[in-house]
Amino acid sequence: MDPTMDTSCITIESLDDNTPLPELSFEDFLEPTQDETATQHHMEIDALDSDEDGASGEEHSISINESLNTPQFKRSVVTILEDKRLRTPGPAVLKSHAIKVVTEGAGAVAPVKPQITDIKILKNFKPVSSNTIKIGNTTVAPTSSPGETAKGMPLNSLTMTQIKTPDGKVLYLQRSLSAGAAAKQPVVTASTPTTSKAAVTVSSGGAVHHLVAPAGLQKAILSKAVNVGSTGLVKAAVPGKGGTSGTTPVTIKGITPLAAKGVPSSASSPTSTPSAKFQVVRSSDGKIIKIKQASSSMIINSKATTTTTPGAGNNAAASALKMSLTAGNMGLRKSIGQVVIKAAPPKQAQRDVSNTSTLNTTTTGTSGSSAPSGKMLVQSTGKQIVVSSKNIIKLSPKAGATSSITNTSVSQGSSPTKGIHAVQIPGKGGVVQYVRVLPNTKEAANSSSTSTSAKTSSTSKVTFVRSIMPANASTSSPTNASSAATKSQSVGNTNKIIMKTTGGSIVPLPSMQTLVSKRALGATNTRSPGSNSGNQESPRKHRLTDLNIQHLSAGDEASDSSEAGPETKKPRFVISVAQSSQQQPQHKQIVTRPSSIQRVTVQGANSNKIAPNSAKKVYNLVQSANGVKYMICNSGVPQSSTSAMRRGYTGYVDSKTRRPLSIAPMQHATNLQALQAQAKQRIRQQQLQNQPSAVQPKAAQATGQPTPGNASDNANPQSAKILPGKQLFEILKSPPSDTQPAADALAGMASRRKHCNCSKSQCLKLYCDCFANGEFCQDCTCKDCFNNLDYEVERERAIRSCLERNPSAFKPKITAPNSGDMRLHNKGCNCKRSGCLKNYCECYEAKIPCSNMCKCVGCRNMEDRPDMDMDSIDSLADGEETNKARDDKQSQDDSDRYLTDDVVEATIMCMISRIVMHEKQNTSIENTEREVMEELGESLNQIITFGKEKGDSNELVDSMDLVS
DNA sequence: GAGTTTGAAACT
DNA sequence: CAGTTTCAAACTC
Repeated sequence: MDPTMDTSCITIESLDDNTPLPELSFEDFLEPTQDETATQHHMEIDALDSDEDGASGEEHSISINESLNTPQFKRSVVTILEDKRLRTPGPAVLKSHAIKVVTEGAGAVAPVKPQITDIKILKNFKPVSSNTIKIGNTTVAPTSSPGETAKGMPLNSLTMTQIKTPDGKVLYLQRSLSAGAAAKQPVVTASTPTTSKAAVTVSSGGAVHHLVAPAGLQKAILSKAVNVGSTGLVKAAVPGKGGTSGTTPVTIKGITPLAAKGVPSSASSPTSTPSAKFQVVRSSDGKIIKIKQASSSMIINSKATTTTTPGAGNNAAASALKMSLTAGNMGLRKSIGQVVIKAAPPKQAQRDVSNTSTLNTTTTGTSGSSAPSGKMLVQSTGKQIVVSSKNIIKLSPKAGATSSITNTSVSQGSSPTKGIHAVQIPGKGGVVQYVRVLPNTKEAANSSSTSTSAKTSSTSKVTFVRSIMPANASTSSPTNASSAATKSQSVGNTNKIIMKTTGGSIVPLPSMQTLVSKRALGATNTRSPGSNSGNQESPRKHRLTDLNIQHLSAGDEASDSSEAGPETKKPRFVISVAQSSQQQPQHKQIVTRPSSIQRVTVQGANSNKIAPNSAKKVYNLVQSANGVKYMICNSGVPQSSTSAMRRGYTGYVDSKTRRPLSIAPMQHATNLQALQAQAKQRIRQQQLQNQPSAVQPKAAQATGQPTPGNASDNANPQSAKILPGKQLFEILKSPPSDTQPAADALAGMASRRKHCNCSKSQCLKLYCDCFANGEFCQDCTCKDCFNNLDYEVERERAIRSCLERNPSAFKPKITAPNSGDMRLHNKGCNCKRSGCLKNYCECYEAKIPCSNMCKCVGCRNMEDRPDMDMDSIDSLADGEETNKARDDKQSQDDSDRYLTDDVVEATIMCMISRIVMHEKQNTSIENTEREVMEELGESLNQIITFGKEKGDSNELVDSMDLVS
């Protein structure tokens, strides 16, 4: 509805998602034909300045402003590569104000071979208010700008502003008329009010580039590329960082590339003007950044003007893509490779119906090509991630206010054309997430409900997955809500990429085993339901963007495969996302995972309402082409508190039973009981129900239907027919309260519990828990940390070194030889003085009894007392002298203790692990289901066995019955 | 928070 | 492989 929305958003998309991008042909562009490169000049183009009409490509006086917005960028020249795609007749998608810049003049620039550079996304992105457009050194004032009009020349009935570059090239700025546009903030002073969008076209030598910058745009920064000011500014900026490094970023603010048909004129009519695509950007240093838009669009931050209600799809539509980043900028950093953004066929988009409509329109324009290889660009709060199609990225939006969700939906709707969906979460940062999904033909939109998107989907490739918050969305607008609800889950359908909100942690998984192997019965859920982890992850050292960037560079083309590194190297990407504040616990969104990806989402449902923190946890297991596996989880988990995962216990978390460490024990205890009870119920229900039917269909959830009762949701019989796989999936996930523990547990597995404090190892030795667990340090207090993406090389080297010393260095230390066996420390401990009753002992810490593998002296960590808490143990240690075989005493009071929520959680985790594995293997649903049940049976056997040993079997038996 | 203890990891 | 050193977490005060 609100046009404003549109304005706020900035997106750059290639109109044609489908059409394979001609790889950046930016040749023409700015190539620094040396002239330009040399330029440190700023060109200011004001209407006034430009005396001559550009039609012919006349030169205009150029004023140099270095000072203009980006002094630092002086050198960088902004070049706009030609968009070869322009020709694509696609209907102009962009409704938002667009600015087209047409460069004329020496059109014949020797085509330069574009270098591919990575794109880096900068965090801070401030919307630029100024109307002026700055390109590189050149600043262009909008013709419309009062008083300056003189230079504007009409092209194709469009008013053009001429800009003359120092080298004598003439640039024309043309405003296209966009119907909708009256952006809140007219971009460059749009001369014609009518056009909401000011389009600037730059054509050189007949090549036309269209950039659309909606007013009020925010900046997108492409390192080494071009910066476009939201207000129509295009500037080339040189990043402060690497001065020479060539990372001079160019930022483009608020520019949306239009897929132009080649002719600038097209801009005038939105429809006529195909959205220009931004294919290549060249930085002053002559590097070219390629953005493959084939289908994908680039989005450059948009501010979240979420205000629009989902209902108003129209407006949203108008603004093609809206990125609402409240504050954040998007920076594209290029590590090495190109950044390619592909759009995947849109399937989902459903979130906002209204949006969908818009989407459709846009998509239609873009429709056409299906991007074969997709790479995705994901943006979230200022962070962008590029992912090769192979990779999966999951964003779980932080639970933000529900409203945000709605907004997000809207944004998506608008953007759909581009295949990129933006989701904005009102929450703190007004995080916006963009997701583009490659078309995954295989999975049709699972989202049944999402039908709305269907149209678009055909063409659109981008899928936006919104995790978590489904419920909230509804809140914003009822209408939407329904759709949203359905959609939210649906989103997942074919998308390969899942995005999460910021705050994720990335964890490379050394191997699947990590997940699978870890069956920590004892896994504890550190968090109390009430307290979710929160969000705090944001502070993490590594940002998704960074991660993304690297991927891009490495993988851009083929795969993200990073170089060689050992497995570990590839892994990279576990992203844990913080929970969205708003999200509703209930929703479990599952996104259809690409074959390669497996994902489990768990949502803590308990507090159904808005627990701001209610975290939803999503766990994705991703396998790279190399076979490297990554686990991605949104960590809702409060890592900080969680108990220690000691080194070597990758993924295995058990903290609780032994010690309720950090977490407030009190709450924890209560919660545990409740959770336990819920878990039991769940199990019963599941069993009772036909498994197939019994399981709640995630689909349903996916569809967005929130389970009625959060807490209760155990079985939603509603859709009886869910794929078995899904059922299991959901079951595991969905149980609101129940799941939480599981989620926590998972989170614990996935996310590390503690933050290291390494000072001398640079976090590149196994001393470092983070490193040992295959994680990057985040939010740690370590010194001189190299365990991050900034030191990927060193890190890889260290990993290799560790693997050389011990090929199993990154494998879980604690595993169960057989599914039904007790977990054991593979290597055994070597304690001498602690009696294996302190956390110094790895066995003890993992809550497993010492085994014959251990070489400990004076061991007191007997099997019979795994449950004991430290206090008990300590007391025993004082007085006891038992030896490993001891037995004993249990009162029936303890009967429950064996089937604690931890145990339940662990069981669930194990089941989930099975699912994940099978998904990864593309195992049939039936098999998966069977495996899962087997897992359950095994777990129960263990529990029972243990209980029997203790003499307490009653409860266990009951549970068994249930299970059976 | 500083200092001590502990045992795994790393090194010889 | 054994012994020693290094390291960071666990623990104590």
